[in-house]
Amino acid sequence: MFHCLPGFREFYPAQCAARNYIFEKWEQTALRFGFSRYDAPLLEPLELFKVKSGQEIVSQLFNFTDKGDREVALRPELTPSLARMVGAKSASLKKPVKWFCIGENFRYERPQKGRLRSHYQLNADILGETGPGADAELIALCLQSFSVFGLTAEDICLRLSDRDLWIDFLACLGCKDERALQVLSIIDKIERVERKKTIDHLRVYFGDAAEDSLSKIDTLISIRELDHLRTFLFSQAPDAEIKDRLTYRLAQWETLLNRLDGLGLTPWIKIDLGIVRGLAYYTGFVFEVFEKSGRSRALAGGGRYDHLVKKLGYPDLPATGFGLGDVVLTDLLEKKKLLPDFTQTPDIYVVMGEEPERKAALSDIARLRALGFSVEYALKDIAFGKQFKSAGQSGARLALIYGSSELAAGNVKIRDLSSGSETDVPQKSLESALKKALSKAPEKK
RNA sequence: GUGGAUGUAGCUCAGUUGGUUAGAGCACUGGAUUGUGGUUCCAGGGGUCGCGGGUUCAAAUCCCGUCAUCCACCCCA
Repeated sequence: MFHCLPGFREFYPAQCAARNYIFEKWEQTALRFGFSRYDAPLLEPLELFKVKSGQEIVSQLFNFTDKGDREVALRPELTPSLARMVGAKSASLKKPVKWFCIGENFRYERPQKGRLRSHYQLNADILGETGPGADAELIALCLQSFSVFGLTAEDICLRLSDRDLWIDFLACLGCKDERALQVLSIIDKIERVERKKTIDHLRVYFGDAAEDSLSKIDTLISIRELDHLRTFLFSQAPDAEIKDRLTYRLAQWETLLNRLDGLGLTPWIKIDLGIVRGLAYYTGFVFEVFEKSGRSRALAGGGRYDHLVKKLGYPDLPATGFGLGDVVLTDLLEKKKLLPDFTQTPDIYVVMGEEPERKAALSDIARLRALGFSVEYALKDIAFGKQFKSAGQSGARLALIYGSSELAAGNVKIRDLSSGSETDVPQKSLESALKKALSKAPEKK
Protein backbone atom coordinates (compact mmCIF):
# COMPACT_ATOMS: atom_id res chain seq x y z
CA MET A 1 0.00 0.00 0.00
CA PHE A 2 1.10 3.54 -0.68
CA HIS A 3 0.41 6.70 1.24
CA CYS A 4 1.02 10.19 0.06
CA LEU A 5 4.12 11.82 1.51
CA PRO A 6 3.93 13.51 4.92
CA GLY A 7 2.74 17.09 4.71
CA PHE A 8 1.18 16.63 1.27
CA ARG A 9 -2.51 16.57 0.57
CA GLU A 10 -4.75 14.65 -1.79
CA PHE A 11 -7.71 16.61 -3.05
CA TYR A 12 -10.81 14.42 -3.33
CA PRO A 13 -13.64 16.08 -5.26
CA ALA A 14 -15.06 17.87 -2.20
CA GLN A 15 -11.69 19.31 -1.15
CA CYS A 16 -10.76 20.03 -4.72
CA ALA A 17 -13.97 22.01 -5.17
CA ALA A 18 -13.26 23.98 -2.00
CA ARG A 19 -9.72 24.69 -3.11
CA ASN A 20 -10.79 25.83 -6.56
CA TYR A 21 -13.50 28.01 -5.04
CA ILE A 22 -10.82 29.78 -3.02
CA PHE A 23 -8.57 30.12 -6.06
CA GLU A 24 -11.40 31.57 -8.15
CA LYS A 25 -12.24 34.16 -5.51
CA TRP A 26 -8.59 35.13 -5.20
CA GLU A 27 -8.16 35.50 -8.93
CA GLN A 28 -11.36 37.46 -9.36
CA THR A 29 -10.35 39.84 -6.56
CA ALA A 30 -6.82 40.43 -7.85
CA LEU A 31 -8.10 41.06 -11.38
CA ARG A 32 -10.53 43.65 -10.01
CA PHE A 33 -7.59 45.46 -8.47
CA GLY A 34 -5.88 45.55 -11.85
CA PHE A 35 -3.27 42.90 -11.10
CA SER A 36 -2.10 40.59 -13.88
CA ARG A 37 -1.63 36.90 -13.35
CA TYR A 38 1.75 35.31 -14.01
CA ASP A 39 3.38 32.00 -13.17
CA ALA A 40 6.91 30.78 -12.54
CA PRO A 41 8.74 27.43 -12.39
CA LEU A 42 8.19 25.12 -9.43
CA LEU A 43 11.79 23.97 -9.63
CA GLU A 44 14.53 26.57 -9.39
CA PRO A 45 18.31 26.71 -8.95
CA LEU A 46 19.12 26.28 -5.28
CA GLU A 47 21.36 29.31 -5.47
CA LEU A 48 18.40 31.61 -6.13
CA PHE A 49 17.07 30.93 -2.64
CA LYS A 50 20.49 30.97 -0.99
CA VAL A 51 21.23 34.43 -2.37
CA LYS A 52 18.01 35.71 -0.95
CA SER A 53 17.88 33.97 2.40
CA GLY A 54 21.32 32.58 3.17
CA GLN A 55 22.69 29.07 3.67
CA GLU A 56 20.33 28.34 6.59
CA ILE A 57 17.39 28.14 4.23
CA VAL A 58 18.72 24.94 2.65
CA SER A 59 17.77 22.77 5.63
CA GLN A 60 14.17 23.75 5.06
CA LEU A 61 14.05 23.14 1.33
CA PHE A 62 13.13 20.22 -0.85
CA ASN A 63 16.42 20.21 -2.72
CA PHE A 64 18.45 17.70 -4.73
CA THR A 65 20.97 17.36 -7.52
CA ASP A 66 19.38 16.78 -10.91
CA LYS A 67 20.67 14.50 -13.67
CA GLY A 68 22.63 17.39 -15.15
CA ASP A 69 24.44 17.86 -11.83
CA ARG A 70 22.53 21.04 -11.09
CA GLU A 71 21.69 21.88 -7.49
CA VAL A 72 17.95 22.53 -7.57
CA ALA A 73 15.09 23.09 -5.12
CA LEU A 74 11.31 23.09 -5.21
CA ARG A 75 10.41 26.69 -4.61
CA PRO A 76 9.62 27.54 -0.98
CA GLU A 77 8.23 30.91 -2.03
CA LEU A 78 7.63 32.91 -5.13
CA THR A 79 9.34 36.22 -4.47
CA PRO A 80 12.83 35.35 -5.83
CA SER A 81 11.36 34.02 -9.09
CA LEU A 82 9.19 37.12 -9.35
CA ALA A 83 12.14 39.39 -8.70
CA ARG A 84 14.06 37.63 -11.45
CA MET A 85 11.20 37.83 -13.95
CA VAL A 86 10.50 41.49 -13.29
CA GLY A 87 14.17 42.37 -12.93
CA ALA A 88 15.06 40.83 -16.29
CA LYS A 89 12.51 42.97 -18.13
CA SER A 90 12.57 45.86 -15.74
CA ALA A 91 13.38 48.47 -18.38
CA SER A 92 10.48 47.59 -20.66
CA LEU A 93 7.74 46.95 -18.10
CA LYS A 94 5.25 49.72 -17.50
CA LYS A 95 5.39 50.85 -13.87
CA PRO A 96 3.97 50.14 -11.48
CA VAL A 97 4.12 46.42 -12.11
CA LYS A 98 1.11 44.84 -10.40
CA TRP A 99 1.29 41.07 -10.64
CA PHE A 100 -0.22 38.12 -8.80
CA CYS A 101 0.21 34.39 -8.81
CA ILE A 102 -1.65 31.46 -7.28
CA GLY A 103 0.77 28.62 -6.94
CA GLU A 104 2.15 25.77 -4.92
CA ASN A 105 5.11 26.21 -2.58
CA PHE A 106 7.14 23.59 -0.74
CA ARG A 107 9.18 23.43 2.41
CA TYR A 108 10.87 20.53 4.10
CA GLU A 109 9.96 20.78 7.74
CA ARG A 110 7.87 18.99 10.31
CA PRO A 111 4.19 19.23 9.36
CA GLN A 112 1.71 20.66 11.84
CA LYS A 113 -1.80 21.94 11.68
CA GLY A 114 -1.90 24.92 9.34
CA ARG A 115 1.60 24.18 8.21
CA LEU A 116 2.26 21.49 5.64
CA ARG A 117 5.09 20.67 3.28
CA SER A 118 3.09 21.77 0.29
CA HIS A 119 0.66 24.63 0.27
CA TYR A 120 -0.86 27.07 -2.15
CA GLN A 121 -0.40 30.76 -1.85
CA LEU A 122 -1.85 33.88 -3.35
CA ASN A 123 1.09 36.18 -3.94
CA ALA A 124 0.59 39.76 -5.02
CA ASP A 125 3.29 42.35 -5.52
CA ILE A 126 3.64 45.93 -6.67
CA LEU A 127 7.04 46.89 -8.07
CA GLY A 128 8.40 50.22 -9.20
CA GLU A 129 6.46 52.42 -6.80
CA THR A 130 8.08 53.80 -3.65
CA GLY A 131 5.24 55.77 -2.10
CA PRO A 132 2.74 54.57 0.51
CA GLY A 133 0.04 54.55 -2.17
CA ALA A 134 1.42 51.18 -3.27
CA ASP A 135 1.39 49.84 0.28
CA ALA A 136 -2.20 50.99 0.71
CA GLU A 137 -3.32 49.30 -2.50
CA LEU A 138 -1.56 46.08 -1.62
CA ILE A 139 -3.04 46.00 1.88
CA ALA A 140 -6.46 46.67 0.39
CA LEU A 141 -6.09 43.70 -1.95
CA CYS A 142 -4.87 41.53 0.90
CA LEU A 143 -7.88 42.34 3.05
CA GLN A 144 -10.36 41.99 0.21
CA SER A 145 -8.89 38.56 -0.47
CA PHE A 146 -10.36 37.65 2.91
CA SER A 147 -13.58 39.63 2.82
CA VAL A 148 -14.73 37.99 -0.44
CA PHE A 149 -15.32 34.85 1.59
CA GLY A 150 -17.53 36.67 4.07
CA LEU A 151 -14.86 37.30 6.68
CA THR A 152 -15.24 40.68 8.38
CA ALA A 153 -13.25 43.04 10.58
CA GLU A 154 -14.86 41.16 13.47
CA ASP A 155 -13.05 37.99 12.38
CA ILE A 156 -9.61 39.18 11.38
CA CYS A 157 -7.31 42.17 11.69
CA LEU A 158 -4.20 43.39 9.96
CA ARG A 159 -1.35 44.31 12.27
CA LEU A 160 0.60 47.10 10.64
CA SER A 161 4.18 47.94 11.43
CA ASP A 162 7.20 49.64 9.93
CA ARG A 163 10.80 48.48 9.94
CA ASP A 164 12.10 51.91 8.90
CA LEU A 165 10.44 53.44 11.93
CA TRP A 166 12.07 50.76 14.07
CA ILE A 167 15.47 51.59 12.59
CA ASP A 168 14.93 55.27 13.44
CA PHE A 169 13.74 54.40 16.93
CA LEU A 170 16.71 52.12 17.58
CA ALA A 171 18.94 54.97 16.41
CA CYS A 172 17.34 57.06 19.16
CA LEU A 173 18.53 54.36 21.58
CA GLY A 174 22.00 54.51 20.06
CA CYS A 175 21.84 51.37 17.98
CA LYS A 176 22.52 51.60 14.25
CA ASP A 177 23.06 49.75 10.97
CA GLU A 178 23.78 46.02 11.17
CA ARG A 179 23.35 46.08 14.94
CA ALA A 180 19.86 47.52 14.56
CA LEU A 181 18.89 44.65 12.22
CA GLN A 182 20.10 42.14 14.80
CA VAL A 183 18.07 43.83 17.51
CA LEU A 184 15.02 43.60 15.24
CA SER A 185 15.36 39.83 15.12
CA ILE A 186 15.36 39.81 18.93
CA ILE A 187 12.22 41.96 18.92
CA ASP A 188 10.63 39.57 16.44
CA LYS A 189 10.82 36.85 19.11
CA ILE A 190 9.89 39.00 22.08
CA GLU A 191 6.44 37.38 22.49
CA ARG A 192 7.87 33.88 22.51
CA VAL A 193 11.01 34.24 24.59
CA GLU A 194 11.30 34.67 28.34
CA ARG A 195 11.73 38.28 29.33
CA LYS A 196 14.92 37.56 31.19
CA LYS A 197 16.50 35.99 28.12
CA THR A 198 15.42 38.92 25.99
CA ILE A 199 17.17 41.29 28.37
CA ASP A 200 20.31 39.15 28.19
CA HIS A 201 20.19 39.28 24.40
CA LEU A 202 19.69 43.03 24.44
CA ARG A 203 22.60 43.56 26.82
CA VAL A 204 24.97 42.78 23.93
CA TYR A 205 23.68 45.88 22.18
CA PHE A 206 22.64 48.20 25.00
CA GLY A 207 24.88 47.17 27.88
CA ASP A 208 23.55 48.37 31.23
CA ALA A 209 20.75 50.22 29.49
CA ALA A 210 19.23 46.90 28.29
CA GLU A 211 16.39 46.86 30.80
CA ASP A 212 15.58 50.50 30.22
CA SER A 213 15.68 49.98 26.45
CA LEU A 214 13.35 47.01 26.70
CA SER A 215 10.78 49.02 28.59
CA LYS A 216 10.91 51.67 25.87
CA ILE A 217 10.56 48.92 23.24
CA ASP A 218 7.53 47.63 25.16
CA THR A 219 6.03 51.09 25.14
CA LEU A 220 6.49 51.40 21.38
CA ILE A 221 4.91 47.99 20.79
CA SER A 222 1.90 48.87 22.95
CA ILE A 223 1.05 52.04 21.01
CA ARG A 224 -2.11 51.82 18.85
CA GLU A 225 -2.54 55.39 17.60
CA LEU A 226 -0.51 57.53 15.28
CA ASP A 227 -0.57 60.57 17.59
CA HIS A 228 0.81 58.54 20.50
CA LEU A 229 3.44 57.16 18.19
CA ARG A 230 4.45 60.67 17.20
CA THR A 231 4.63 62.02 20.77
CA PHE A 232 6.53 59.05 22.08
CA LEU A 233 9.09 58.90 19.27
CA PHE A 234 9.84 62.61 19.40
CA SER A 235 10.33 62.36 23.14
CA GLN A 236 13.08 59.82 22.43
CA ALA A 237 14.84 61.67 19.60
CA PRO A 238 18.26 62.91 20.68
CA ASP A 239 19.05 65.28 17.80
CA ALA A 240 17.63 67.23 14.88
CA GLU A 241 18.79 64.74 12.26
CA ILE A 242 16.81 61.89 13.78
CA LYS A 243 13.85 64.22 14.31
CA ASP A 244 13.89 65.00 10.59
CA ARG A 245 13.89 61.34 9.71
CA LEU A 246 11.03 60.65 12.11
CA THR A 247 9.06 63.55 10.67
CA TYR A 248 9.49 62.14 7.17
CA ARG A 249 8.57 58.62 8.21
CA LEU A 250 5.51 59.67 10.19
CA ALA A 251 4.31 61.65 7.19
CA GLN A 252 4.45 58.37 5.23
CA TRP A 253 2.33 56.80 7.96
CA GLU A 254 -0.15 59.61 7.76
CA THR A 255 -0.50 59.15 4.00
CA LEU A 256 -0.86 55.40 4.28
CA LEU A 257 -3.49 55.55 7.02
CA ASN A 258 -5.43 58.25 5.14
CA ARG A 259 -5.53 56.12 2.02
CA LEU A 260 -6.58 53.05 3.92
CA ASP A 261 -9.29 55.06 5.61
CA GLY A 262 -10.45 56.33 2.24
CA LEU A 263 -10.77 52.69 1.11
CA GLY A 264 -12.90 52.00 4.19
CA LEU A 265 -10.34 49.75 5.81
CA THR A 266 -9.73 51.49 9.14
CA PRO A 267 -11.77 48.91 11.11
CA TRP A 268 -9.43 46.16 9.93
CA ILE A 269 -6.16 47.94 10.70
CA LYS A 270 -4.33 47.76 13.99
CA ILE A 271 -1.14 49.73 14.47
CA ASP A 272 1.16 47.22 16.10
CA LEU A 273 4.93 47.66 16.02
CA GLY A 274 5.21 44.18 17.54
CA ILE A 275 5.27 42.85 13.97
CA VAL A 276 8.75 43.12 12.47
CA ARG A 277 8.83 40.00 10.21
CA GLY A 278 11.68 37.59 10.60
CA LEU A 279 13.52 38.20 7.38
CA ALA A 280 16.20 40.84 7.14
CA TYR A 281 15.36 41.94 3.60
CA TYR A 282 12.11 43.64 4.58
CA THR A 283 12.18 47.43 4.59
CA GLY A 284 9.48 49.96 5.45
CA PHE A 285 5.87 48.97 6.06
CA VAL A 286 5.29 45.35 7.02
CA PHE A 287 2.12 43.60 8.12
CA GLU A 288 0.54 40.33 9.11
CA VAL A 289 -3.09 39.25 9.16
CA PHE A 290 -4.42 37.36 12.15
CA GLU A 291 -7.65 35.83 13.29
CA LYS A 292 -8.94 38.01 16.13
CA SER A 293 -10.05 35.22 18.45
CA GLY A 294 -7.72 32.34 19.12
CA ARG A 295 -4.03 32.36 18.53
CA SER A 296 -3.64 30.53 15.28
CA ARG A 297 -0.69 31.33 13.10
CA ALA A 298 -0.67 34.28 10.70
CA LEU A 299 -3.13 34.07 7.82
CA ALA A 300 -1.05 36.32 5.59
CA GLY A 301 2.06 38.39 5.77
CA GLY A 302 3.89 40.90 3.67
CA GLY A 303 5.68 44.16 3.36
CA ARG A 304 8.23 46.21 1.49
CA TYR A 305 11.41 44.72 0.15
CA ASP A 306 12.92 47.67 -1.67
CA HIS A 307 16.44 46.26 -2.09
CA LEU A 308 15.82 42.62 -2.95
CA VAL A 309 15.64 42.94 -6.73
CA LYS A 310 19.00 44.70 -6.75
CA LYS A 311 20.45 42.13 -4.38
CA LEU A 312 19.59 39.43 -6.91
CA GLY A 313 21.63 41.29 -9.51
CA TYR A 314 18.96 43.29 -11.34
CA PRO A 315 18.26 47.03 -11.53
CA ASP A 316 17.18 48.69 -8.31
CA LEU A 317 13.41 48.36 -8.09
CA PRO A 318 11.31 49.17 -5.03
CA ALA A 319 8.72 46.53 -4.20
CA THR A 320 6.04 45.51 -1.79
CA GLY A 321 4.13 42.26 -1.67
CA PHE A 322 2.25 39.74 0.40
CA GLY A 323 1.62 36.01 0.57
CA LEU A 324 -1.62 34.40 1.69
CA GLY A 325 -1.68 30.66 2.24
CA ASP A 326 -4.59 28.30 1.63
CA VAL A 327 -4.08 26.00 4.61
CA VAL A 328 -4.81 28.33 7.52
CA LEU A 329 -7.48 30.13 5.49
CA THR A 330 -9.32 26.89 4.71
CA ASP A 331 -9.24 25.92 8.39
CA LEU A 332 -10.69 29.30 9.31
CA LEU A 333 -13.42 29.22 6.65
CA GLU A 334 -14.43 25.75 7.78
CA LYS A 335 -14.56 26.88 11.39
CA LYS A 336 -16.70 29.90 10.50
CA LYS A 337 -18.86 27.77 8.18
CA LEU A 338 -18.14 30.08 5.26
CA LEU A 339 -17.51 27.38 2.68
CA PRO A 340 -20.55 26.71 0.48
CA ASP A 341 -21.88 23.26 -0.29
CA PHE A 342 -19.97 22.01 -3.28
CA THR A 343 -22.03 18.94 -4.20
CA GLN A 344 -22.19 18.83 -7.93
CA THR A 345 -25.59 18.47 -9.53
CA PRO A 346 -26.56 18.22 -13.20
CA ASP A 347 -29.33 20.35 -14.68
CA ILE A 348 -31.01 17.39 -16.26
CA TYR A 349 -31.21 13.62 -15.72
CA VAL A 350 -32.42 11.63 -18.69
CA VAL A 351 -34.61 8.60 -18.11
CA MET A 352 -34.94 6.36 -21.14
CA GLY A 353 -36.48 3.10 -22.33
CA GLU A 354 -34.76 0.61 -24.58
CA GLU A 355 -34.11 0.90 -28.32
CA PRO A 356 -35.26 2.93 -30.21
CA GLU A 357 -35.93 5.38 -27.29
CA ARG A 358 -32.33 5.10 -26.15
CA LYS A 359 -31.04 6.12 -29.53
CA ALA A 360 -33.22 9.23 -29.59
CA ALA A 361 -32.26 10.04 -26.01
CA LEU A 362 -28.49 9.72 -26.53
CA SER A 363 -28.62 11.87 -29.61
CA ASP A 364 -30.49 14.58 -27.68
CA ILE A 365 -28.11 14.26 -24.73
CA ALA A 366 -25.15 14.98 -27.00
CA ARG A 367 -26.95 17.95 -28.50
CA LEU A 368 -28.02 19.40 -25.13
CA ARG A 369 -24.52 19.08 -23.71
CA ALA A 370 -23.11 20.91 -26.72
CA LEU A 371 -25.65 23.66 -26.01
CA GLY A 372 -24.30 24.02 -22.46
CA PHE A 373 -26.74 21.98 -20.36
CA SER A 374 -25.22 19.58 -17.88
CA VAL A 375 -26.82 16.23 -18.47
CA GLU A 376 -26.50 12.82 -16.82
CA TYR A 377 -28.09 9.43 -17.40
CA ALA A 378 -27.72 5.85 -16.25
CA LEU A 379 -24.75 4.11 -17.83
CA LYS A 380 -26.31 0.68 -17.75
CA ASP A 381 -29.75 -0.58 -18.76
CA ILE A 382 -31.88 -0.44 -15.67
CA ALA A 383 -35.59 -0.27 -14.96
CA PHE A 384 -37.48 3.02 -15.07
CA GLY A 385 -37.98 2.92 -11.33
CA LYS A 386 -34.23 2.71 -10.75
CA GLN A 387 -33.59 5.49 -13.19
CA PHE A 388 -35.98 7.77 -11.33
CA LYS A 389 -34.26 6.88 -8.10
CA SER A 390 -30.89 7.81 -9.57
CA ALA A 391 -32.41 10.98 -11.03
CA GLY A 392 -33.60 11.97 -7.57
CA GLN A 393 -30.25 11.19 -5.98
CA SER A 394 -28.35 13.11 -8.64
CA GLY A 395 -29.95 16.34 -7.44
CA ALA A 396 -30.96 17.32 -10.97
CA ARG A 397 -33.70 19.93 -11.32
CA LEU A 398 -35.38 18.19 -14.23
CA ALA A 399 -35.83 14.68 -15.53
CA LEU A 400 -36.31 14.13 -19.23
CA ILE A 401 -38.28 11.02 -20.06
CA TYR A 402 -37.82 9.18 -23.33
CA GLY A 403 -40.54 6.52 -23.35
CA SER A 404 -42.23 4.76 -26.19
CA SER A 405 -45.55 6.57 -25.76
CA GLU A 406 -43.93 10.03 -25.70
CA LEU A 407 -41.74 9.37 -28.71
CA ALA A 408 -44.64 7.93 -30.68
CA ALA A 409 -46.25 11.38 -30.40
CA GLY A 410 -42.95 13.15 -31.23
CA ASN A 411 -42.73 14.37 -27.61
CA VAL A 412 -40.41 14.25 -24.65
CA LYS A 413 -41.71 14.43 -21.10
CA ILE A 414 -40.16 16.97 -18.75
CA ARG A 415 -40.57 16.25 -15.08
CA ASP A 416 -39.77 18.81 -12.43
CA LEU A 417 -38.08 16.65 -9.82
CA SER A 418 -38.84 18.87 -6.86
CA SER A 419 -42.56 19.47 -7.55
CA GLY A 420 -43.33 16.31 -9.48
CA SER A 421 -45.20 18.20 -12.21
CA GLU A 422 -44.83 16.82 -15.74
CA THR A 423 -45.38 18.23 -19.22
CA ASP A 424 -44.97 16.76 -22.68
CA VAL A 425 -43.14 18.98 -25.15
CA PRO A 426 -42.40 18.39 -28.82
CA GLN A 427 -38.89 17.02 -29.26
CA LYS A 428 -38.14 19.87 -31.69
CA SER A 429 -38.76 22.61 -29.14
CA LEU A 430 -36.94 20.81 -26.34
CA GLU A 431 -34.19 23.39 -26.00
CA SER A 432 -36.45 26.37 -25.41
CA ALA A 433 -38.72 24.37 -23.09
CA LEU A 434 -35.72 23.34 -20.98
CA LYS A 435 -34.36 26.86 -20.81
CA LYS A 436 -37.73 28.07 -19.65
CA ALA A 437 -38.08 25.32 -17.04
CA LEU A 438 -34.56 25.86 -15.68
CA SER A 439 -34.90 29.63 -15.51
CA LYS A 440 -37.90 29.36 -13.18
CA ALA A 441 -37.27 29.27 -9.45
CA PRO A 442 -37.33 25.67 -8.25
CA GLU A 443 -40.85 24.57 -7.35
CA LYS A 444 -41.28 23.19 -3.88
CA LYS A 445 -43.07 19.97 -3.36
C1' G B 1 16.02 18.31 14.35
C1' U B 2 13.92 17.79 20.10
C1' G B 3 9.96 16.37 23.64
C1' G B 4 4.66 14.63 24.61
C1' A B 5 -0.21 12.38 23.13
C1' U B 6 -2.81 9.41 19.69
C1' G B 7 -3.43 5.28 15.82
C1' U B 8 -9.74 -0.41 15.20
C1' A B 9 -14.06 -0.42 8.06
C1' G B 10 -14.35 5.34 3.47
C1' C B 11 -16.23 8.50 8.13
C1' U B 12 -17.62 8.74 13.61
C1' C B 13 -16.60 5.41 17.23
C1' A B 14 -17.61 0.51 20.62
C1' G B 15 -14.55 -3.62 21.92
C1' U B 16 -14.80 -5.91 29.81
C1' U B 17 -8.88 -7.67 34.46
C1' G B 18 -5.36 -10.64 27.45
C1' G B 19 -9.87 -15.61 25.88
C1' U B 20 -13.70 -18.67 19.91
C1' U B 21 -14.81 -16.33 13.48
C1' A B 22 -13.35 -7.99 15.77
C1' G B 23 -18.77 -4.94 16.09
C1' A B 24 -22.45 -0.56 15.51
C1' G B 25 -24.22 3.86 13.02
C1' C B 26 -23.48 6.66 8.63
C1' A B 27 -21.70 5.92 3.59
C1' C B 28 -21.32 2.32 -0.58
C1' U B 29 -23.52 -2.01 -3.80
C1' G B 30 -27.78 -5.11 -4.82
C1' G B 31 -32.96 -6.59 -3.98
C1' A B 32 -38.21 -5.72 -2.46
C1' U B 33 -39.90 -2.22 -7.24
C1' U B 34 -39.87 -4.20 -15.74
C1' G B 35 -43.15 3.67 -16.55
C1' U B 36 -42.30 7.48 -11.70
C1' G B 37 -37.58 9.12 -7.27
C1' G B 38 -35.10 10.88 -1.94
C1' U B 39 -38.92 7.12 2.95
C1' U B 40 -39.00 2.05 4.64
C1' C B 41 -37.50 -3.08 4.87
C1' C B 42 -33.99 -7.02 3.53
C1' A B 43 -29.27 -8.62 1.90
C1' G B 44 -24.16 -7.80 0.50
C1' G B 45 -19.11 -5.96 -0.08
C1' G B 46 -15.42 -3.73 2.72
C1' G B 47 -10.45 -4.75 8.38
C1' U B 48 -3.25 -8.72 8.13
C1' C B 49 -6.99 -3.70 14.68
C1' G B 50 -0.81 1.76 11.29
C1' C B 51 3.66 -1.47 10.40
C1' G B 52 7.63 -4.83 12.46
C1' G B 53 9.34 -7.62 16.44
C1' G B 54 8.76 -9.59 21.55
C1' U B 55 6.07 -11.79 26.05
C1' U B 56 2.08 -15.65 26.40
C1' C B 57 -1.31 -21.82 25.66
C1' A B 58 -3.74 -17.26 23.70
C1' A B 59 -2.54 -10.11 21.84
C1' A B 60 -6.82 -5.01 18.96
C1' U B 61 -5.60 -5.40 24.43
C1' C B 62 0.91 -6.02 27.67
C1' C B 63 6.39 -4.61 26.19
C1' C B 64 10.05 -2.64 22.52
C1' G B 65 10.98 -0.45 17.87
C1' U B 66 9.20 2.09 13.65
C1' C B 67 5.91 5.08 10.60
C1' A B 68 1.96 8.58 10.40
C1' U B 69 -1.18 12.34 12.63
C1' C B 70 -1.91 16.06 16.41
C1' C B 71 0.38 19.25 20.33
C1' A B 72 4.67 22.03 22.34
C1' C B 73 9.71 23.61 20.74
C1' C B 74 13.02 25.09 16.36
C1' C B 75 11.80 27.87 12.09
C1' C B 76 8.51 30.85 9.51
C1' A B 77 9.12 32.37 3.00
